[in-house]
Amino acid sequence: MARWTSKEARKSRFLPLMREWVRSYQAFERFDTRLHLARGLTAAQADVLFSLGNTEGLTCKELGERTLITKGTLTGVLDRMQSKKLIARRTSAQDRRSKVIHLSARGEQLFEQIFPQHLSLLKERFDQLTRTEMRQATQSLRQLRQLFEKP
Amino acid sequence: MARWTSKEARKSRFLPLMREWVRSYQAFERFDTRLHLARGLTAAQADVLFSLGNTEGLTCKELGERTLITKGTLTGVLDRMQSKKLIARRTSAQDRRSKVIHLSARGEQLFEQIFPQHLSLLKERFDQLTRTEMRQATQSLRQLRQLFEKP
DNA sequence: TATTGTTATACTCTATAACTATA
DNA sequence: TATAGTTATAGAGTATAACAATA
Repeated sequence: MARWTSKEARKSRFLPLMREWVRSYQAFERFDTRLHLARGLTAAQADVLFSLGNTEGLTCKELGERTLITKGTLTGVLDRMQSKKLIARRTSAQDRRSKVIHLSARGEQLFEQIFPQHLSLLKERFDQLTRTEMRQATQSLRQLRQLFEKP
Repeated sequence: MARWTSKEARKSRFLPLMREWVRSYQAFERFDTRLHLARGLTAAQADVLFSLGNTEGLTCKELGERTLITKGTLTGVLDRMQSKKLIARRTSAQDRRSKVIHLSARGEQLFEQIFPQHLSLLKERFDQLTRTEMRQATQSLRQLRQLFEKP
């Protein structure tokens, strides 16, 4: 995606925008992932941990919807988190087909330890923008999302 | 990344921006990847194909720099593309340590077929923005990139 | 019959380090 | 010694389909 060499590519007015979109997001993702890895979590595991924090537990279905992890993959991610004693599964009382996933004591503790820290490291960066710049960026990103959301 | 529930999170002024950033990029990536998969290519393979198109060939080192694929991974990606007869490797005459990767006749043909089409499908979306909106979005993304590029 | 979550399969990508062949 | 690329290893993600238990 980074650098293409062709007549068509050189003509395209949208390529600078697209490149900036890709590169900026890659920079963000590297930043975010590096923090998680330093704490022994993969990006997916951190996503699950942060989604479960401050909840009474979520079913696999809910968790999949929030993290965008598909159910087949989610089972594997949860297995690894369970073997690290970060989460536990219990069968739902209302619907015995579904499992409620919740943080273990150890998971809670990890969450309390790293979530505020993570937010504050992100805040350090984002807060370098003025309110107007933030608003402008949010609006541009919303426009871009709308362009690509329709299939 | 999508939905976090906590006092700290609710207080954070930057979260709407970050969410929009993540969601918009996910929408874009799904769009892009879906096109590639429909043509039998993974995202990494398409990246390599599009990087090699209209070149005389690139060394693994150059290709890795352009695609951001690390060398160990690149070997595997190239192996799979070679077994599909899309690329070939030849030892560089200047430096016998290095391999020049180039598209095969079949790779060229695939490139000629799908690259213009891909550009045009992207253009359809991006061109829904006015010039001003494009410029504004590019500028916001550049700001965001700069925030997260420094380690 | 439909849904929830698990299992199975096959592939792909990642990071890291050791290795080879050249320079 | 340093560099280019390959190999090896271990872990993790994807998509898809079949399956068991429950609704």
